[in-house]
Amino acid sequence: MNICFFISSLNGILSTSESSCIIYHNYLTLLSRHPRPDVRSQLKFGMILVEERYPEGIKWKFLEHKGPVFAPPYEPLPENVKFYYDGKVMKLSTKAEEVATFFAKMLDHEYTTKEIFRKNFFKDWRKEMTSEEKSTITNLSKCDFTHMSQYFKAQSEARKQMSKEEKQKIKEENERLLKEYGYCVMDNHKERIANFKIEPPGLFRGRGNHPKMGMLKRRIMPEDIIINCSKDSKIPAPPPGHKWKEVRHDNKVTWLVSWTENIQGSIKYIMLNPSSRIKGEKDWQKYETARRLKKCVDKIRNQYREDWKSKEMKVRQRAVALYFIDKLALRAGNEKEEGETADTVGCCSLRVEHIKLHPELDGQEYVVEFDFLGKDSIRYYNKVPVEKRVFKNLQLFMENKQPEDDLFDRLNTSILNKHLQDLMEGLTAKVFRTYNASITLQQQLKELTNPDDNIPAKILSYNRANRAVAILCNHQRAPPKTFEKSMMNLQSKVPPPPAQLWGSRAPSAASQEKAVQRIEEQLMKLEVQATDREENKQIALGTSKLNYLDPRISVAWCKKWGIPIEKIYNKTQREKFAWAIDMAEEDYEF
DNA sequence: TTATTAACTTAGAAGGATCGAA
DNA sequence: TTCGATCCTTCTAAGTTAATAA
Repeated sequence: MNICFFISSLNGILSTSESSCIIYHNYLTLLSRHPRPDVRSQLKFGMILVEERYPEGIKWKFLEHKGPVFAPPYEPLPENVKFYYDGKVMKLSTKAEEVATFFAKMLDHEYTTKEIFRKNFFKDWRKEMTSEEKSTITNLSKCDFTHMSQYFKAQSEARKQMSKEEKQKIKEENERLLKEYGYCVMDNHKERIANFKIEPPGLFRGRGNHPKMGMLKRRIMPEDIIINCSKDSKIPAPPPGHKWKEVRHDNKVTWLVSWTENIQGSIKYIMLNPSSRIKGEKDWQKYETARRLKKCVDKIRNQYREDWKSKEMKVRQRAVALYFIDKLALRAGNEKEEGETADTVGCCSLRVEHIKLHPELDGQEYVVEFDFLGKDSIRYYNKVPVEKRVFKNLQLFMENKQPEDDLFDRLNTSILNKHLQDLMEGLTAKVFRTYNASITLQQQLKELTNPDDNIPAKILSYNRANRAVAILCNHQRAPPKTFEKSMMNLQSKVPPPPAQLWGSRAPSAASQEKAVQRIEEQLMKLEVQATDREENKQIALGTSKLNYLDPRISVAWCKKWGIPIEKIYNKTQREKFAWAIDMAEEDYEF
């Protein structure tokens, strides 16, 4: 039986689409557990247990797991690996040595040359030293970690050179760990846990210019851990001689384990894998909200255009900010505590120094030049022609302000999101990113797919559509380390000119022409490949694929053009998007 | 109204695994 | 068959949002 028919026939009885999703997940679980692949045709209503919908805020009824896996204990260095201070060998206490190894392992990274990193590291390292060590080791520059560093390099080299059997043994051990700790039972489903291993101690590496880089991330102990599971489940046992900080039974949250991290004092969680029911349903819901925005986005756009003329400054700022969020897919931009994190901004937290106004630039009128660091300290640089009213408003917002003043001084994310909530239930700033990403993919696929193309050419079109979205969302990556070299390699493939090829021989005119033609084709292919790679140099496609693009658009496109879904989604992605792969037909419209 | 915090999604780097061209 | 390029997975930092406290 076709799943869509199956669901819609049940919908008649159950009436809400939310129920269909729950049923659908039960159905998938049933399918995945059934030993026979043809079970689908044998499904009957009676075989499916319909779970009633949970009341508002309830996430589960039963939750059982084995608790987290802790980082392996510290193994002291062999006696022959030395640390030198001021040119002299020095034997460190175990605690001080452990922290020293964190630094030694990063010696090749440019982090260890940064002043803030070194200062933070040294301060925290000293806290781990004995009083004698503290009085001796007073200057980081006099510390010589190179022998330790060489030792770790040799270790990792040795790991690479391990025999097949040894590697196999490690693999099996990992699988055993995964089998034992990597799954939980949530209600009637056995689910994969995302991060069941506790983060090991080490040196904090923030992104960009982070004031806390180099600080010591301390080792997490069972006494730091809060366990969340249901009362009637088998409660995980703490390691021998230890106890948990707390065991609670809160079914209004989805996490299994939590602890407080010591760098920012924020809470970290162990949660389920994206393939789980609880994550899948939330993901599906996210795209349904974006589809509701599609229905009213015209009205909302007209509204904010009207608001550009408002008498109230707050309303004007809100309307211009919303225009940026909609048109440029900017993030909301919460305020951040100064000195605690890198200085990055989003829409609402833009400062005057982040934009330049050009009444005219390169033949275009009213151009706004953006230049700021966004999430993860990724630079956003863009020159955008805007409507005259927006431009005039920006001039107004910037009047009598210093570069470091807020551009939208009457606005914050809370005000903006409250307004959005009034425009549409469930609407927040980030829904615009989801909506614009997904609608762009759908429209680009329509535009770029050539029915006569073969499969590789169609996939190229898909990647181009994906790239358009990644550019919109400013998803960047560091150019691959080998990029320049691999471009050179491509260059070296360029065939020599025909004259050289022939040397002194004199081939017939016909064969000359053929050869020239062949070389031209070869050149063209190389050129396309080069452009493609050049365009992709700094663009990351994965983030939008995983977080912004309604997977049903891609599934429908694959079905329509007979592209195997494996060409678009790898195994992990297919697991995450299982709901969409089975749900969407070729005529699916976002 | 503002500040704080909990819970959850989104993000790029790094390193390991796999692939394909020479 | 090797080695570099690319793909995939893991890791954990850094956002958003809504609820709660002050």
